[in-house]
Amino acid sequence: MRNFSEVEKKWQKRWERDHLYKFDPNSDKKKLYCLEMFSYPSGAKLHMGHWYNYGVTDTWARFKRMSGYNLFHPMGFDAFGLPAENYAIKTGIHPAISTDKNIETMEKQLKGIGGSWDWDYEVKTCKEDYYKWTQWMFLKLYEHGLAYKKEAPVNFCPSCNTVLANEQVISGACERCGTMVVRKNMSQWFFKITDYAEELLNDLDKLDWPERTKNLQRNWIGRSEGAYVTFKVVDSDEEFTVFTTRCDTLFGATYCVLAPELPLVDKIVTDEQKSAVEQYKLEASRQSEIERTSTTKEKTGVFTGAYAINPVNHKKIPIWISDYVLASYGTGAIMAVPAHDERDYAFAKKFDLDIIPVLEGGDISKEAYVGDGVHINSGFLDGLNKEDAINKMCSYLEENDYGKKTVTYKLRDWLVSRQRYWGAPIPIIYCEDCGIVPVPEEDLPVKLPMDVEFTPDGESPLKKCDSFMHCTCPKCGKPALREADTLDTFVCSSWYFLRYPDAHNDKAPFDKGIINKVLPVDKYVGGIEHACMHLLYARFFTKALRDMGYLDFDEPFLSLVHQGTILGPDGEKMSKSKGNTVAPDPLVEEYGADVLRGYLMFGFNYVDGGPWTDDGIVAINKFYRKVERLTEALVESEERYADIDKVLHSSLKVIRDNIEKFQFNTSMAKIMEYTNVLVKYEKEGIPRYYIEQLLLMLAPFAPHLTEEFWEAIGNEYSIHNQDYPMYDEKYLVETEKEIAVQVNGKVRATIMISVDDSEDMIKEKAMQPENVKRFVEGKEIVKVIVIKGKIVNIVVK
RNA sequence: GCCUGUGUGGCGGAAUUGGUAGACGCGCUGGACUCAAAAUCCAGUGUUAGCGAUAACGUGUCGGUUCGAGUCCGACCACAGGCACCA
Repeated sequence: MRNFSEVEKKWQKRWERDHLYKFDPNSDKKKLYCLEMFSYPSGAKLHMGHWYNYGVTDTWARFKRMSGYNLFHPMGFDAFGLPAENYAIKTGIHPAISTDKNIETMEKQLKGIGGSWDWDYEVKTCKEDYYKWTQWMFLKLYEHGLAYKKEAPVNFCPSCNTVLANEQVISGACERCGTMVVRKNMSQWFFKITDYAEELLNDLDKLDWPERTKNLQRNWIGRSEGAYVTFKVVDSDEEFTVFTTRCDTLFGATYCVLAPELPLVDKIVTDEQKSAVEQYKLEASRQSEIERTSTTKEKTGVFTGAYAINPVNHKKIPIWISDYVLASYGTGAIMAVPAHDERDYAFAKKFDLDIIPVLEGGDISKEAYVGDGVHINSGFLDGLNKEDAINKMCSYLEENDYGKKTVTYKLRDWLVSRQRYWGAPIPIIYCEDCGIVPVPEEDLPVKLPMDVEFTPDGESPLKKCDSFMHCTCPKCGKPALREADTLDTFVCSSWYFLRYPDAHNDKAPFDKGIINKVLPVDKYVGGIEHACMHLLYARFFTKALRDMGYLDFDEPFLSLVHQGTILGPDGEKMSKSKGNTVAPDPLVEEYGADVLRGYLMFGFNYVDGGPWTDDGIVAINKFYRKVERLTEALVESEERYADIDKVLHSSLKVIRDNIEKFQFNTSMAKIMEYTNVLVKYEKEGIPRYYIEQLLLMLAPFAPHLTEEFWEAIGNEYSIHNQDYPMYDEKYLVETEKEIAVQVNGKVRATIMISVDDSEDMIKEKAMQPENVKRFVEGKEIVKVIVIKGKIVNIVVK
């Protein structure tokens, strides 16, 4: 019995020395880009989640490699980010130093998994040779009008001391630390992802992604079809536009509501209402986002004193302000149709505003009627259904210049400024005379200075670093100041998959020819938590770069898989505070990396995950010991056994199909079935061929051990350069088969049938078993259903 | 409130997409080997009844379609995740 753990170290060294998994960009084989989401080099070691992601995906990659693909399988580190900086604040250790150290540790651990990564393409986002090109990306987006700076109310995390993108705010709290975010007006850099909203939404249909994930993105993009309707303010030159999805209900619009922070409010408010409006605006601004958007909150609002003209019936309707209208969505103004909208209804009831039904149905004296119905009280729309009414109203609005059809999105532009140190500096210079000046490309990278103070006070440490801040304007040569903020780390990870194939290019972020050949990523595997962040940003980057002419494909990740979560033995999410974590390292030491990987594949449905059990890993250890034993039962014999052949080939078919679908548990089950057949011949000796087939089919699952056994039975290095075994159809055709006989849908017996049995013959056979006779006797046979090769059902009365 | 998932033995999980529910593994029971134990091997193992052949019941609940439903349809329950005054 070998020590698995030691065997593995031996082969890891050998593979590294020989560059066994070297990617050949000039190979004639079909390329396959398999990518796991790269990881953040935190101080903690690799956890079970990393193993589950990287170990299991590697088996898929190895299978494809043995199936004749030219595998591109790189690995790297998402190395900028807050934790390293927070660590520096606590310990004084510079992020550059702690990050390097962590990367070194993680590299060692990753190599301990025994993955088929080609480390020559490794990428570390915190290194100058990478972030130089991240800055280049910023410049290109700026050049093409996709990066802009604006003063806006932004989400600020008081604990992380930085602003956050919308996507990083999870129900009002910071995605990272859980602190409630506050609204702040700040001048910040944005990427215009909204320009791509429509394409980002539509192209989802083309992708082989989990439906769940596509839905999350669809939801996040939040497309809404409707119309703009413009209302004139009475006795004023002012007008305002509302967005509505139901312009057909315009005859029922009895008042309008503006978001309190809308500038228009100040222009139209009457003298009598001024103080009430000011008071309300103040109260609204004091509320947190959470309080304000609480659905249970009672409606509040104030009349502005001003009136608008309903463009369809020219009625004078009051203009109110209320915090239930959001400045950030649509136009920040709505027309209220209280008869058919619950919120408007509640508001109208509270403030005693008119409620006019324009759809038939419901009882509006009790509640808003939100169902469908034929139009009433609606002039030229009367009698029409919803669809026709919307179309007619849209035409009417457009003809009379009162409004037009439109589409809005919930998606906001991506805020990329961060008031932190450990990130890529934004390559912008502020000059008193020239204003915003982008750093010239040839001056990149804007280097992150090493000598800074890490004091968390809401301002970028860079701002206090004089040597960094002071520069000369590239345009006029006068003294100028640098942008002190750094880029959101999601910017770094939005293009790393493009850098991998050309990782050492120092003339450009990547060569167009090279990445057009290697990209898109064929299989991308990682957590679902990135659905509306990384996965959306990366798609945006790809499309933007395509439009700028730097690449020729539309989507970065053709096929996506999310691994599930490995929970603690108690069924709860693993966490240090709960004390239910299971560390991979001691298990690797005790059982070996292949055994751990094997359990992760066999014990769970990959996309579900589930609770860890120690017994499970013991089972895989037992199984691999059995394989080890069987290799010792090898005999040099040309003999073939029909029962082994049958299981071998039928198993291979299932194994191949299932690995393809990331169903590693059932694949392994089939390998076990094959192994169980071999065990029957252990005593008399197992012909070489059968042992070789076992090792080959197992090679992607247990790369080290199969390599060891492959050598031990006298074969040439390396098993991983062999072809994955193929099944032979001829063993799959069954001449005889056992099928079930049902009487009235209940199984009563089984019979053996032969492939050339006629239907009549099968019917006859089905009547033979005693137990079938018992249930048929004395009854009338209504019909007999024969499904060839599957089942016979005798229906009696 | 809305959207998306999930629900199968003591446990992890299978089920060719409408055709023998519970593959494979863990655990458990009995046996072989052993002075004994571990390891290994063999047999059994959904529940209930029966010595047994076998029968009844059984995939969250209730109903439906069908010769036949874990799978399809309708209503509901529970759990998980996402969105949430989005006009």
